[in-house]
Amino acid sequence: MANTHVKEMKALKEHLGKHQLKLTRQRELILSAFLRQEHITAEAMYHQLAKSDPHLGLATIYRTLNLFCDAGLAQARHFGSQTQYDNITHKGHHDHLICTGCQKIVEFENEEIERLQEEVASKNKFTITTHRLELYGLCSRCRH
Amino acid sequence: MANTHVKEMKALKEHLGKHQLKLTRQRELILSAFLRQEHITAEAMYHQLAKSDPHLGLATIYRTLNLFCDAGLAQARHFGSQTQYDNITHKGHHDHLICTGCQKIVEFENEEIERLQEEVASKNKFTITTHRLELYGLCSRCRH
DNA sequence: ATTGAAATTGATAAGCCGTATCAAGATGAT
DNA sequence: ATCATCTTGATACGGCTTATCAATTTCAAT
Repeated sequence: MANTHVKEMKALKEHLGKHQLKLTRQRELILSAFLRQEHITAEAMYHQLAKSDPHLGLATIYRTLNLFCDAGLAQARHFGSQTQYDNITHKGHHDHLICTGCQKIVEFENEEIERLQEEVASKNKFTITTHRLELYGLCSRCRH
Repeated sequence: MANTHVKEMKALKEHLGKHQLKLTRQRELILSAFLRQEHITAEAMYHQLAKSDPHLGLATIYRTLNLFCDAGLAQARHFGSQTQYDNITHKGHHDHLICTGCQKIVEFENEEIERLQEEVASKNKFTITTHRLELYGLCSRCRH
């Protein structure tokens, strides 16, 4: 593992220590791969890691990603029929504008909306860890 | 079926007509039940309707709720291990604040956010038909 | 009203995703 | 280095949703 992601490694070790869990080669490997992504599914990571480590089991990936959730490094989010594990240490969230005609996806960010989301959350005494905003519609070409 | 929900019935018939689909007793029944809810799972509707119609199959409910999604009356949302079908005709769209600790869902509406969404869309020359906004986090109880 | 092609239904098998199980192996406190 | 404990990998299992298919229903054309 590169000496980037030192902070996250430290956070993981702290969690492991607190819960009498052990640091394994697999956990290091999966953490390293996970931190390079903004979000990933267990299956996708399985295939990705299979190249360098063909014997890494899918169950181990699921277990480890769930461990990262417990450790506060990841957050599970259900999307389609699968679970996306979001890297919550990753900055720069973006939202999506999706054309239901041609499936084109435009990414955008809007600070004002983010601010209002925080406002809604605090009004309800929630602490937001992540969010998802998707606007569905037709792009100019598909409207005609 | 009561003569409330006439508009939605009309929208469904229009969709059916366009796609060479047929209006059945089951579809009417399920539409009627669906429109009384803000959101519901297929399983929940199955049990609810079993009382008045014990032979209505679960597969039919899934198929019909997916049909409603195609017809623009419903929107599927994956939550936990199940799919929630949201009634998007229900007194305006509402968004969700979801506690990842206890699974509690708080619904909210925010005109200002909706307005900003329109703004983002028009900036990208999109016409929005629907949207989805989910804020994930911890409620006050689960934060501790 | 009857007919008949096409769609729909209900029952259930199958599929997919994620978790549980468990023997074999790895870890780390002593 | 030892050894209790945790972890892994392979796979069985379970929950949710979709696919399959024979029987039934719908609806447009008689």
